[in-house]
Amino acid sequence: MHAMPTRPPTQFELRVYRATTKIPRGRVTTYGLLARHIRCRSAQAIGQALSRNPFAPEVPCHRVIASDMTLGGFAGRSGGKTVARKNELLAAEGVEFRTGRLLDPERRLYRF
DNA sequence: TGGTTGACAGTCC
DNA sequence: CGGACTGCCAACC
Repeated sequence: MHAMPTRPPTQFELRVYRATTKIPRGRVTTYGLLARHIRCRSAQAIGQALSRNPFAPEVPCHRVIASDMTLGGFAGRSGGKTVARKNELLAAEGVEFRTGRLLDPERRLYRF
């Protein structure tokens, strides 16, 4: 494994990470809601920043899911084993998914 | 359900 | 600097 030379987080990424730390344990928010909170019009840009989160899981990017209540991506990918890991981290906080969807969104969704 | 279109940060010419 | 391209997305057909 060759560790590619990395890059320090940009100001934008730090803003995203700071907002992410505000999500309480046991709750989740969406890429879009997080974007709105920091006044960014691109939810995808949020996903990009989180995909490079060097502070996971201290900066709990696993608590950010898609607007359709599916898991979204994790660790730089959109599917497979990495997403299973995201699911685990959430399950450990009591956040559960059935058939790919968040259970009890009314209680679990954090709206800032 | 699925395709299209909008938005935008970061990367690489 | 400019433009093309990609990406843990999302609103709207």
